[in-house]
Amino acid sequence: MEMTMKKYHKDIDAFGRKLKPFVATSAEQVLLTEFSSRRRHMDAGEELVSSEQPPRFAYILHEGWASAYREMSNGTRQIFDFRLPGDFLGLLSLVMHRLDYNVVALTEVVVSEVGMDKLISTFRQSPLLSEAVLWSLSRDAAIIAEHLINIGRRGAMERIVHLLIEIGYRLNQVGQSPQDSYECPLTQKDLAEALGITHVHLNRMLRQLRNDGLLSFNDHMVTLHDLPTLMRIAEFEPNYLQTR
Amino acid sequence: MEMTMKKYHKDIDAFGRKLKPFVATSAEQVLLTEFSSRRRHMDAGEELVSSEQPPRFAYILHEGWASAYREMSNGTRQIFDFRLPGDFLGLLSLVMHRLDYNVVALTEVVVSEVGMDKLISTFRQSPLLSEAVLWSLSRDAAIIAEHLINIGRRGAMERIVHLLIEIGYRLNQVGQSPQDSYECPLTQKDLAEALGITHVHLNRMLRQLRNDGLLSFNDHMVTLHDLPTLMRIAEFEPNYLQTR
DNA sequence: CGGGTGCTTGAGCTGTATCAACGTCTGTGG
DNA sequence: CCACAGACGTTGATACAGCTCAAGCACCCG
Repeated sequence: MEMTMKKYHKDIDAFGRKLKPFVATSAEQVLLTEFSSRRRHMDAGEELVSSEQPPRFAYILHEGWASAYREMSNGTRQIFDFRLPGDFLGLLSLVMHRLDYNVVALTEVVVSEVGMDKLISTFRQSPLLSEAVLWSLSRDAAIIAEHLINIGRRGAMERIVHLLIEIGYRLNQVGQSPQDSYECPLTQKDLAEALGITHVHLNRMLRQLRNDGLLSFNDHMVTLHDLPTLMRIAEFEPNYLQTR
Repeated sequence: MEMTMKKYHKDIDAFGRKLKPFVATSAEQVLLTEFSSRRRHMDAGEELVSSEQPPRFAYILHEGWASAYREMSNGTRQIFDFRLPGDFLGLLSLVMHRLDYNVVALTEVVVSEVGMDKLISTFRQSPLLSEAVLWSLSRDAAIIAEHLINIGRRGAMERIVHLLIEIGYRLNQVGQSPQDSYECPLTQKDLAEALGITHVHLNRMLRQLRNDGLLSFNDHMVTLHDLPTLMRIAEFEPNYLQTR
């Protein structure tokens, strides 16, 4: 289980990089760049997908972070994924029409809107790009399944480690950072809400990880000091994050 | 949030019923029946999808139950979904190629094999059926997300109730049973492994539910005695299970 | 009958939650 | 430029949901 530590080029578009394997002809290239048009900036805290109204668009996240979560009736939240540059936002909602979950920008973001019409016409025009959409959805599902396993079968410590490794890995895949160190806009509360533990307990576990010299999360910076050991602790297996 | 209590017709094919909204032309009808050909019987306990070797097929589950799970290195398992008649098995694995999860038959099952070639050719021949596949995958992802929320944010009791309602609802959708009572081949261990609790604790919670007259699970039969109350307890919201 | 599989119950333990307080930083308005 | 409010992080004390270990029971099937 080695991780190919790609050099990263933050200048290259994350989305284009992720779907490159699905571009064979120039027609596909054109379609794909159309996907990336209609760019919009949004501020941290803005809702991109809301359970209130039926979704009008999916989005491609070019820059910034977002989180996809369910709001529970008692006011707590379960975040089921952090969405990173190159990822689709709300694709599931667009296909399923009415789902009780929200996507909110965690930082300033740059996105482009993708309407259902564009999606449909892509399906008619390019089987290869249809596959790309299918693959994106599958990868997202695999990520969510992994989070389910994380919460269902691992202790708090291992969960934390697993998620922080995953994020580093994903960022590295789209050329945003090295694997073992990245800027991380999450608060401890965000992280705790993704991991199914309280922020108080998270804080204690983070202290221990820091004391053991394994990992630090300070000042919006995650550093994985001993990646091999951490990967062993969390049983991290990146198959589910494979690119095509 | 009312549940339309459809009368059920176990004679009608579950898969055909589920994808009926995606059949407009007779050409699509033909393609869809092709999907359902190549039927095979398999025994309880047989592995349909294994993390060991790369997947050769996805399957359509016509009859019987299966479970999709991850096996952890310490020997425990996390089941992330029970697969019911009409569902695809291993679609995710087929698209993603190498995933660490297994699908095993829980009862005798009748399935039909679907190869990647068939899937690809469908994408070229019918945008509508491509959409159907996309939708199936999305629905499965939504189910997994709901299970994530279940485990992450609900107590043991509510989890149990939520899952048992969900299964009844899904069975009813494909004409296998009424919503509030169904034959259930799961052992308490299976259920516990899906819910992220021990079978010992599950057993105690089931006893309490039985004593309270809310729900019983005896002799492979689930009966939801007071569905409205149960739905309130579990905050069950069936949006994620919508049919097209 | 004997052994396996699944169910049930008990006793004691522990990981994580809850409640509460305090510290630190940052941005804002007087 | 200071004062203050509001987020966020940190720490302590205590409670409890769910776990572990262990044993007994009831089938069913060979």
